[in-house]
Amino acid sequence: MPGSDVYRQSDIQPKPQLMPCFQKEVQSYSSSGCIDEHLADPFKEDNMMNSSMSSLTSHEETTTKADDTNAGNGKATVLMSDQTGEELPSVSMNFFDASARQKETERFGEFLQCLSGNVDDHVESDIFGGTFFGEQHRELFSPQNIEYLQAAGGQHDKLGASFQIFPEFLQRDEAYKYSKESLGSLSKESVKEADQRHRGIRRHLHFGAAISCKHAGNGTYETANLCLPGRQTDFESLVPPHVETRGISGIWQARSCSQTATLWSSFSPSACESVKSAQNYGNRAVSACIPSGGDLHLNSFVRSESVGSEFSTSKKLGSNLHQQEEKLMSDRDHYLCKEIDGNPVLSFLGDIYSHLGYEQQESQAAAGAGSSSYQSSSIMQPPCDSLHLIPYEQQASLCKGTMPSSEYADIVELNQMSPERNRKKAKYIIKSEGCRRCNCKKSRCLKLYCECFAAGIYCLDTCSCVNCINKPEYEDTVLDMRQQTEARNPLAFAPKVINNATNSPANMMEEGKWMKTSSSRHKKGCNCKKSKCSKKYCECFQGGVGCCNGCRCEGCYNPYGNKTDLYSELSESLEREQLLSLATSSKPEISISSQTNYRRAERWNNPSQEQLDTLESHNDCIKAERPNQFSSTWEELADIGHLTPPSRCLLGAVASSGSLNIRDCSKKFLGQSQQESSVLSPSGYLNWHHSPSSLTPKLYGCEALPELSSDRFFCNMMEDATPETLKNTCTPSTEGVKSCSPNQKWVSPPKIRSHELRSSSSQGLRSGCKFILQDLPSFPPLTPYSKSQAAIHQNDGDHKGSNGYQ
DNA sequence: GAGTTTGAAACT
DNA sequence: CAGTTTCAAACTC
Repeated sequence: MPGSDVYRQSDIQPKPQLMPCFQKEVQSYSSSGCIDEHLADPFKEDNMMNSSMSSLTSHEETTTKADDTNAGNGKATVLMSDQTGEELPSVSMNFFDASARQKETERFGEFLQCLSGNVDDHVESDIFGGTFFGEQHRELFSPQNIEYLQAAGGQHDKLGASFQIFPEFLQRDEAYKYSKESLGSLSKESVKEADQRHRGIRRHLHFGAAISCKHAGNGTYETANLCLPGRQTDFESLVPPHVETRGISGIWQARSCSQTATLWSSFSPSACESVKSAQNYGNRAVSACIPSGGDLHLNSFVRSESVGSEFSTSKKLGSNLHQQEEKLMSDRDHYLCKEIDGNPVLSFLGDIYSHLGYEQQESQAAAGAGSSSYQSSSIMQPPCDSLHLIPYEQQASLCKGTMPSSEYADIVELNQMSPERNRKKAKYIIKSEGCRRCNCKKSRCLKLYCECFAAGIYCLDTCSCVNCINKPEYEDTVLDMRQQTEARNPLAFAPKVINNATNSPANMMEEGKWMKTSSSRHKKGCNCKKSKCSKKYCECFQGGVGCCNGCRCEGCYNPYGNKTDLYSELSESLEREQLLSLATSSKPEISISSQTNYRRAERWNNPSQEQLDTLESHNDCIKAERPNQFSSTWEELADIGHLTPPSRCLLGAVASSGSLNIRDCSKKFLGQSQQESSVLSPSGYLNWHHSPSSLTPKLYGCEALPELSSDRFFCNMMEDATPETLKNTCTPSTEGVKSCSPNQKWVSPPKIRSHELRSSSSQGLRSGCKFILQDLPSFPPLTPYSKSQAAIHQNDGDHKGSNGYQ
């Protein structure tokens, strides 16, 4: 089966993952996608990059090298590229010597402490690595370090092994310290070169994430190896080798795009702790990757796994290595749901695991609820607090509908962890809010009609679908159809409900419940005509969010919030502004949010009437725009601004523009901010780092950015970030509108070139304009398979006759 | 459980 | 891009 061999490369190996060096892996990974962007400049020989890349190399090669080394006896050796060939003292660490471990642990603790306390304000906005080290820690990448690492590579033939027991940064730290002892002064030339390499390293720090994406794009699974210390390779073992591609491919691939630490953290208290730890260690880049979306899309969910692994890595490395083994077991208990037939399974992989080839029937049946949990909670239903685990037997009863939903709404903590819990063959599966599965008759579960397909999961035997193709055995076909679907709509697999990032993940977690925020909105808006948005026909209602002006619904009575309320709010808001303006007609002291309106009004001879007109025109423009709203997929993104109710200042802007479409205004604004602050996720998907205070202050060094309500936030955005641009350009002129069209430069398709955005990311840091499109999916990378088309054709032939599938 | 309603998705 | 058709979930009886 395609992909199997690839996945095999990261087969679980209980021994420390060895890291082959010296390959010029860069090129091999730079054929496409985000990796390219990280290798855009000439420092491709970056040792660290090679190190990182090497972690992704084939297992065979790794094994071969491992065989040649002393890694097996617990002594790991730092190896770098063999560029110099000079004789240099070997760098080795005996990780299994107690005193040595203690020493290393202490040093590492200091290192981490240093990181956490001194990350400077020059943190880059790049995902992951770029933000990990502040300027003050560049010493870690000192020329000596780099030079040494470079030189040390010459020893590879003798040392013959590499280590990955510590994460990359620790390797650097170690190497640096060793280098300080081993090396004397260096020539300026070396320093200069090393500085360039430093840059390469920094880029490499992004690379970890980028690689994930890249490999996801290749449909490979090496990510499991990425940057994990040796013990962390245990994570790999959480998915048994036999998993192969049976049923997990698309989902599993998606996990690689490590963007959503939040999701990870939301699933496991320990993971939360890990996140905190990682952040405390200075990894503010983590924040950059943390969406605050309340919707659990499996793509994001799974995607976060690797992040979690890295977090856990940091966390664990911060602990005493003496206790590492125990701690690993302890931590692992957090991450593991249970063993299934002796195979440990990450709690969040339950659904994936459900598709395992062996005992598939049982697993799938068990996972039915888990999958539907994902469906119901991540797509439309209030998301499950986490993918909690319940015993298989109970799940079975759930799937049979014999258990009241209220019962499985809570975490089932049965069979509390016994000392041998990891050895027991208790069959735990993901808890679910229900076991609803699809019931497709004609779509063969290969279209978005199918909830399973839309959710990015395979159908299970618990589904009632007919002629289902959405099964692991039709993996290629499924992937192909996913590709087609994504081609039609890149957001097809995105969560339908998007949370405004105003609410930090922590804020959204309340007693383990994933809270939807008041600013959550349907990504596209509904189009209800008869249901009045008060039935589950309405996706907004179903998603538990209010309708916004992005919706084209009629007679909206969405109990979660309807457009009528929105317009009322706007009107009231404007009226308040009017009153305020009139009351302070000379030199009023008005709120910041009112200043724009006031400035506008000040120029008007008859401000009251003008503003009234403005309101009318505003409402007209909203009405007028409805039919076309969200007409294009990426326009949906552009309209995220609508997820936040337009505010007073927006009205002010509108007022200034006369007939300017409010949507265009927000687009313009977003366009501006997007240009400034968009950051590309490592996956190449766009992360809208318009995230407000929840994440940005830490990430971007924006001190004390106040927590803003959504409308206030939007208002402030209008005031603070774009006034000049917006005020000056937000005119009815076609040109102005065009310039901010989402179809123009600031809205890019998902696979945008990262460096283009990254180069301007620093500006974005200053913009303070933050929105996050939550959980942009890194859905299965949709690697084209030649077989796929043939498969689907074959399937067509197989099924057309029977069901007349179109 | 069958039939109807509904609106999203897909198609033209 | 708008109109139409298809589809499956939601709903009703």
